[in-house]
Amino acid sequence: MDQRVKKKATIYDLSVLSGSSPSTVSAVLNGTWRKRRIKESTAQTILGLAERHQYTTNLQARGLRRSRSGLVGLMLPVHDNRYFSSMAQTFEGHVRSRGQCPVVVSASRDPEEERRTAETLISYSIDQLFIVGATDPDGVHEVCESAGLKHVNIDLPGAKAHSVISDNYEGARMLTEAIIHHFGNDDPLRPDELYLFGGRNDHASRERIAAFHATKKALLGADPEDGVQSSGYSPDITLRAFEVFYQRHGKLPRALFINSSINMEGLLRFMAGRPAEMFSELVVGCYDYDPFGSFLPFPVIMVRQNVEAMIAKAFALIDEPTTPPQSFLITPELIQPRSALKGPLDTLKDMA
Amino acid sequence: MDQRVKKKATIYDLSVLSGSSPSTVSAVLNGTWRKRRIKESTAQTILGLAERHQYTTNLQARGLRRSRSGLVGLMLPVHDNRYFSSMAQTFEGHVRSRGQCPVVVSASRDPEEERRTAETLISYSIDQLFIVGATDPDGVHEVCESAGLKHVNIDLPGAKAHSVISDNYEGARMLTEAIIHHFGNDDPLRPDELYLFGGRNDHASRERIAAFHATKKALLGADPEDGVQSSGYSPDITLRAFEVFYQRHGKLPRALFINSSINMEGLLRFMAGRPAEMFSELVVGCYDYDPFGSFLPFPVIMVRQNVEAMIAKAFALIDEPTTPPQSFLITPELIQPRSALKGPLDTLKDMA
DNA sequence: TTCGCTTGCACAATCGATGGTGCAAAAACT
DNA sequence: AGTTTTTGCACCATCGATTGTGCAAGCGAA
Repeated sequence: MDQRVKKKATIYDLSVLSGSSPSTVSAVLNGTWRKRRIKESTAQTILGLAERHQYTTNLQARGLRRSRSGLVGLMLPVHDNRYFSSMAQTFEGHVRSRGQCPVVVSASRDPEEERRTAETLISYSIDQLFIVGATDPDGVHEVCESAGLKHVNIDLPGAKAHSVISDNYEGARMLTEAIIHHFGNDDPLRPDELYLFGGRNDHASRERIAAFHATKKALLGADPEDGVQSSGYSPDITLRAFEVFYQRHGKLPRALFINSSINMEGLLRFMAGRPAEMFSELVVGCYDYDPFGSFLPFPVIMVRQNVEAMIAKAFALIDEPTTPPQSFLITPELIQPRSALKGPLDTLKDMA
Repeated sequence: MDQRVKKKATIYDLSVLSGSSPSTVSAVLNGTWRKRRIKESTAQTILGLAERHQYTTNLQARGLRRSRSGLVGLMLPVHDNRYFSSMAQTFEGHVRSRGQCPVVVSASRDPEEERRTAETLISYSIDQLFIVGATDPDGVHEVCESAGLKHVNIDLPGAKAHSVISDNYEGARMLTEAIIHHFGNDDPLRPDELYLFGGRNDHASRERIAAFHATKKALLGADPEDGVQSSGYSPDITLRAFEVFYQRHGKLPRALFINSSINMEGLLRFMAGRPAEMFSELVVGCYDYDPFGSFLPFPVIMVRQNVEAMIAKAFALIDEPTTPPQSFLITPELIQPRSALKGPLDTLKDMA
């Protein structure tokens, strides 16, 4: 009657109340009761009691017995970023629609942490793991593999499991081209006026840098050696790279290829405190899309990865039989300056 | 020997291998072995075996037995937003440092979904729940309460559990004041030139709107009735609000108070496709901080909620004995235009 | 009446870890 | 040597749900 302080009801409680055995109660509550030839009326009685006593399944117990949990994991490098958080948002929608429970965690781009995180999730018997932007996908793979856990790589490819990745080469090619074409013919960009900032030694960066070099060479005829300033995935390191560059050259390049929105924040930090006019002639290409970034006071051409397509493909792959691991390229989209695109939030209902 | 295909080792396996009983193995592995007076050498043997066989605790089994799981929940309205995703990032840090596992989920600002989500998490015996920006905090409270789950509200207050909220009144007062003061004395703002867009009928919006009205009246002497355009938490509804306004008045107001970065995206959508000059005189105050938003081509004064302080306070509160529920105000910070602040990501290590 | 089939459900083992309790063997003490 | 104390560990019930199996009652047919 009064469930104010009471502990949660179990199938045993309902068993006593209904006069049926625990196994019958269990069958009724998990929907397998027809298969077990339970009488309709018995089922109704039990369902009624369950309702009245606010029964909810103890999912840890179920998980223990079934050795899976209904949890689906998403491992991100970080949360605090439009790209990854929109992954999380999209992922959640997919998982929910399958009646499972999403678990989103971040692993800070640290191989050790990635491994540990995967292990923790495995200890909870998660059913599947989506690995986004892992620094060491194959390390995580080992962990998953030896636990028999299905997993997919997203954004950075692993050698040992299916991967869904953005077509970084093509994206960077389009972006570099767009930057160069943004300058008219009367005052065309020179090879030494376009620099790339950000990135480190991961697959995505390498592809992008390769495309950057190739496209520069193709369109501008030359490509000086020092055109790339690796600065990891850290705003502050990128900031320092800009400061160093500025000190050396007395100015910024006319055009920048910036490897990600995180590096772009490094540019913002450089801008802070310096006069806006210093940046009025700047043209930037950024390999990431952020709606606010798109409206900065100078032209920012962005690349939007197709998050929806990537997640959808990842879900399609993870259920597939284990064919040899393959990489699937998803072509990103070039976004012109001053574009405000819809995101996963737009599917949510809201009132005025 | 070969653990390629093998199922995970359990304490029973180690029990056989070591010649000790399962309970001894358990005690050794969970660290209670000194209390149970297990010989040092026995412990070492077992730990060695555990290492060799890559033993990891089945946390579902442990959770079932202990009726808690080591999971700590964070329920967000949405992921895809700097404010909430930086909450997630900060929250993760705290939970990790306590040796527990963070579970971040979103509930789409839907009371029904919020309730269901809480129930699901409870079914996994999570240890604590942090409820951020819930539409119906008290509904979620009921659910938690009847399961004996510790919980705290963040960002939107509930009547029945402790709450940590931003001081919305003070924040909006500061912001409104800053907007007004941004205009010099030679061409001061008139009362009918400052509008508020966004927000709906929740505690935060009400406070902000109240402060907006009061501050306008105090500083500008008057405050026309129609100065507030509620448009929920949706970019598109906000966009429509701007379109309607523009159609009616033939222009935008000189100054805007925008209720959140999500509404700000509505402004971006309005800007897209219209000439940049249309916005060159605009002054905007936005109740949220986004680094890119801070560098738009017009002055954007922002309010940064003190996420770190809020989360820290929430953790402090959740462990406390159940005193009568209280609300704790955390004062937000006014951010001048063109500021690129550090965030939770800056604590992560990264290389160059 | 008897055999055989269906219906409807109960029984009991199991998933893996935990922790209270009990009890031999070793050590310490008289 | 006999008694008490300490050490070191095993035993077993338990957490809540799942699921393979078994079996009695009911029913129809022969």
